[in-house]
Amino acid sequence: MQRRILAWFQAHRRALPFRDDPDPWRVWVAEVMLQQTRVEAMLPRYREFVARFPDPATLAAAEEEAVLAMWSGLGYYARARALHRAARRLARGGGEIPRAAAALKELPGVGEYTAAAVASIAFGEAVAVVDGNVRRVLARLFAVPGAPGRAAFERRIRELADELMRAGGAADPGAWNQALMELGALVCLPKRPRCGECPAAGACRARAAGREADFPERAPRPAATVVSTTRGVVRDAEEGLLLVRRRESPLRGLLDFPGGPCRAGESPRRALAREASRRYRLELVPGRALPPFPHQIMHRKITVFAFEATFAGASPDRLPEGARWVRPDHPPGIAAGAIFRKVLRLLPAP
DNA sequence: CACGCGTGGCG
DNA sequence: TCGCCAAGCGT
Repeated sequence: MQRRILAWFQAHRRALPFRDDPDPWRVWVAEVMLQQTRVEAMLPRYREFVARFPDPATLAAAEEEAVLAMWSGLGYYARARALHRAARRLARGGGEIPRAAAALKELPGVGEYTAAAVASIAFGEAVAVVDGNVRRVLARLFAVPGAPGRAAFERRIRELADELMRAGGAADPGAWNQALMELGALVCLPKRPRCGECPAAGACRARAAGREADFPERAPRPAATVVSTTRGVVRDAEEGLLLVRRRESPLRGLLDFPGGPCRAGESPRRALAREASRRYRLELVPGRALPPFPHQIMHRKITVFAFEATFAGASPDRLPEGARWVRPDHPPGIAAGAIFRKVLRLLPAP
């Protein structure tokens, strides 16, 4: 399997500038720029950067402002500051870039991944890289359970990566590491893996089980934030019509009662009056409270406080833009959100 | 182990 | 239009 992956890499690898010339400084700069950044976005900036700062000493001599200027648009500017600090530290110590991953990792901005990448690609050290691509490829090849970030998953991936480096990667550590990452970037894609083009498909346990989309598992979403929102139900005295408005984004265009979110510490009644006035030019006075109920959207736990409400003064002759009256048994074909329907069910029969 | 850090491309 | 990232690191 490893021979097939390496052969595939030789045939399909992209021609990236730091591949033609595995100069340690160029590899280092490239790996830092590639942190959380796409190759296409990084390439032009990379060429400018290494032309302007061809070695650590040149970077060390530059002002931080000039370094950041060369980085502008790439994001994660702490990377540029760390690289600058690292270059200055090297300059004071004699200027040589450490050859071992363990020593590289001591430098600012150089973590487990970058240390292994530079040591293997530039110096041929047999240390395995583990990045997002490697996690995904190995999780599928070996059907590794668990989600990235979880200790058990990370431990197992690390074991597998180390073992593969020992087994078939050590002859050319840089090539093996890049082959695995390139496979993840071009074939073993996060969403729709191109298993038909994969040199390792025959050995892939996820593929054999028809479950390549199930690996790696998705990390559990962060805990839902708890918020409150309000709605006001205004009924026309004569016909029992309900006052509604069209939503702005999100759920733009859908029907809903006037109202909106409570600010921190704000009472629902006050929030209703404020939101109805500010957002919809409806001056409302909250009356009897309907039973509060929960509603969940994605990672938000919303408590909905609905009130019967009346106009602050006389009923306006013309409703503001976006507001209108509808029958309580609103005709089918009118799109309304879930909160609207839940509030509707709380209302007593007219 | 959670979080913040930036940006551009994609469905 | 918008959520979801993509070759991580430091705190």
